[in-house]
Amino acid sequence: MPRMTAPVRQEPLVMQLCEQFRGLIDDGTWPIGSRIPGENQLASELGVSRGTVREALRALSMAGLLEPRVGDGTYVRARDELAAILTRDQRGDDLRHTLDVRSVLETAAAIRAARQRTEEDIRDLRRALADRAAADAAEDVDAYVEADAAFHRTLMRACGNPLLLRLYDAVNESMVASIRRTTSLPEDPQTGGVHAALADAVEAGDADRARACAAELFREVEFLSAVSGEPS
Amino acid sequence: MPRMTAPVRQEPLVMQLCEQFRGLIDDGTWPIGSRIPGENQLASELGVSRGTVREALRALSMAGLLEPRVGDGTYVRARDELAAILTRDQRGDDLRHTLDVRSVLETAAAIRAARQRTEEDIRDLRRALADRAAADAAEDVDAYVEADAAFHRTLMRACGNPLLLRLYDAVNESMVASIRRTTSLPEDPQTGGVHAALADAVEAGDADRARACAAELFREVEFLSAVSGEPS
DNA sequence: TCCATGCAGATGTAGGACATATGCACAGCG
DNA sequence: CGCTGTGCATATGTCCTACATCTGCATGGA
Repeated sequence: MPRMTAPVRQEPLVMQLCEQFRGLIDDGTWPIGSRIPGENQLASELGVSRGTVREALRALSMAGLLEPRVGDGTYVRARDELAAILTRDQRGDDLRHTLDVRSVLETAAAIRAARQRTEEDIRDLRRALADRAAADAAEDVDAYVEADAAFHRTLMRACGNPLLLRLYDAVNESMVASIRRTTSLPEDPQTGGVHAALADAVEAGDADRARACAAELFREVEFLSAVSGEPS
Repeated sequence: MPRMTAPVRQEPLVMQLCEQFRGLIDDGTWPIGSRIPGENQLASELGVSRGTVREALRALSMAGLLEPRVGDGTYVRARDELAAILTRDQRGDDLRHTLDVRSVLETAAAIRAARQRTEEDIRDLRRALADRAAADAAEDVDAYVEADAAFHRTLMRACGNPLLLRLYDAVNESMVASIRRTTSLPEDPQTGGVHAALADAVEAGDADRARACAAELFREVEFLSAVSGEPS
């Protein structure tokens, strides 16, 4: 026996392409909303047939990450698979349910973050809080929404459960549009205070107070949503 | 202008095929583990080209619902997309995180179920509880696991938030294997009591007690998991 | 300035061909 | 009789070509 050939079970080309494309979407090389190169171009550049490229692109399209438009091209639609699925299956009055789930996840994260946050978590939390206040003062809606999202996501990261963070990202992304639409500045003065109190509770390791703050935060949000979003 | 042709924007064939195949998987026509008809057969029966069928099958494969095997055929792997994604991305020590998320979702559901359960929910809950006890008494592990799952799922359904139920199903299915593996009968006598107490609290509309029962339930589960699953 | 037209290029679909891997039946051997 | 190796039928994987259909955009005319 001269030499054993590699017994490796190499993944099909289509799967490799999928991974590669997914990576390009995830690292921002193909930003959300942008048009990716055409199928023929991708095929010739990658040295594979158009059919293979199409299968990979179709898979990502069905997953909700891409959106092909006949006669135009293929565009990037989302970065996270879970979010894409939730967005696609979203029905009419789901916004309240989505918000409810978000509050569940974030309240749970607040408790866990208070118990095991690191110094780095605290620092990130403080910075996001400062950015948030600055954007509020400047009445910069985009910056405010971004800083607010960063604050909440930092909290989710600090809870130490990656699955919880993943679900939160998915749920959150599926309602990001309505968040931006319903945001108006300046914010209720009390809201900023509750955010700060939540950060304090997490820093102090006070799980009960962290939970109470998170619940209070969402009681306000729910109230605002009920007032502005219920035409009946 | 004699007559306007239909201005409908009909979905691409591939998407239609995907929906159809997904339906066949979902309604059990293509059971989990079974081998579906070959690409050529599907193509000729459906009157489309093999490439089109392949794109649809590939999309479902990437979604985790199907698993193609070269030289053999294509097999059904899972029924739910979310579960497939979570299962696929699952890393080593995620079981604890998964269990943690499950407890979060179920505790939240217990609170909401206590507030707005219907008479039908109560009846289903009682029936699942009885099945559970009967299976425990008969030491029938399969029936016990099934009845226990039915009890918890009924609780999730009673909470009135379909998104919460959906996430629960996904998270739960991704750990169903380890559940069956670690289950042994007869159960801890206290566990059955807590289940009954949870049903009582929900029926009485006592959200606080329902939350406490759910938390207690998962404290036990977590303890058992920590004892049996931590070799270090 | 505005609109209709036509073109170039994109995705959608069809059909064929060959490569490669697997399951299984069958024949050959111990 | 049992085991094993071989070969065939068939499955998916990949490539190729061709054409249909749709869209964005430039171009040119009212």
